[in-house]
Amino acid sequence: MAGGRPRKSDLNDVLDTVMKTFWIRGFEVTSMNQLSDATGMAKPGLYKAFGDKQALYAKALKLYLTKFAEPMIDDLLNSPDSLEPVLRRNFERLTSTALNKAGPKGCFIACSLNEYPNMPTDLAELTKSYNEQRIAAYAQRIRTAIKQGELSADANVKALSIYLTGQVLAITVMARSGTDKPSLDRFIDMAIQALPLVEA
Amino acid sequence: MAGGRPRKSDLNDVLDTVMKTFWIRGFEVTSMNQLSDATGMAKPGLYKAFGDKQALYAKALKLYLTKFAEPMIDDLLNSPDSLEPVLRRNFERLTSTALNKAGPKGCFIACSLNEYPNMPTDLAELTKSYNEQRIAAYAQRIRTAIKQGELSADANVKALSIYLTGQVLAITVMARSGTDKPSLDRFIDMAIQALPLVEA
DNA sequence: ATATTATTATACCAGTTGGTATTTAACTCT
DNA sequence: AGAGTTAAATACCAACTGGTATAATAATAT
Repeated sequence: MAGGRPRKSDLNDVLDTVMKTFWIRGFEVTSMNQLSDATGMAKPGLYKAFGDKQALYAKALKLYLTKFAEPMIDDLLNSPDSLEPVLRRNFERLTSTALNKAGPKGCFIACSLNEYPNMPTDLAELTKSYNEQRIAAYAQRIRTAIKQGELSADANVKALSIYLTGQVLAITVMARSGTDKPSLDRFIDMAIQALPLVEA
Repeated sequence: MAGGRPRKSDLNDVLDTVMKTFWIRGFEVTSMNQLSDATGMAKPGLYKAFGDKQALYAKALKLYLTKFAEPMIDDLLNSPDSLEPVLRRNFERLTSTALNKAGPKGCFIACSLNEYPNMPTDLAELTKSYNEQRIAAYAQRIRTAIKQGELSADANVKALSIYLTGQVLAITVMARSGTDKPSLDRFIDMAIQALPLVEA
């Protein structure tokens, strides 16, 4: 049937670059021209392939979800390790990004949540729903931990899950604003100490 | 000698409105035209009175410091109450803003820190230094608490002060993104539980 | 070869950005 | 009543914003 001029660049690579750019800079302050420069794909191509800026951002956020957030949630829910090391690993994935000098830092969903009041409502709600997915995942892991006797039986599941998500937000802001790795590590220690862990 | 046409609006009021606008929206996404509309002061007047956008933001941030941050620090350091109620009051000042539907939410310094990678270096460093002032204040209060036996003697002052500041960042992001007040209250409970408080 | 299809590159649109020059209005002092 | 001083209002600047129309290019199918 067809043919057509071949693509200059792989759309997956393009979206990956878009994701990183939005992740570093944010929705409003990243211009389509910057994305065009960063990806090497001319603006009309971006619009044709992904839709308008809002749709492009939604696709970038979705890519983050599948590429970063879901693997973290998967480890959280399915690792055989006990709660404490699982959470520590979870948080350390975020703090390790603090070392990538020029790259994106912390959690993209958290970065996006920071823009909540400035974003188109659709994107704000999308971001919030992704964040609530994470809260739900923490809640589920906490329930398991209670059943397995790792957490005290009267632990408040909802409060704990919001608490842990809050720590993700805090780590993200700190990492983005140049807090050094040792400080972040100590922060994780403190954050985990708050849990009503049952001594083994 | 002089005289001149009288000011239409009080500069303190203008700067107060500027502060709130930047606090709600942020540095990059707030335009000088918006500030002009919000304050009722024409753009050239803003430039004449406060300098360029960057200088205006610095003055707005400074106003937040004197009007909100320093009173909180003052209460933190000088209140006769013990550590736990002082900290609770400290955090609750932030969560109470979550109810102001249209107004600014959380801590302006925390909001500003979110923009760290997108800001002119000067403003980013200024914001960071204000945040470090808060860390130092927490550290001082923690040292006092240790001396007075409210906190266990082997508490890590630096880790705790960064931890508490992190909670401010978390509360700010959550309040800005529409987390309801009860959830924020439970978050505060959890955050305070993490402290190695000595039972009375 | 030619028609078809799809992607590229260039140029462009109206609206907005941070910032300013210019004119006009409102006050005080002599 | 001026003269001097300060602020206000309007209009403007080049650069950039999100988004698009147009034309050139590179492949395939007949």
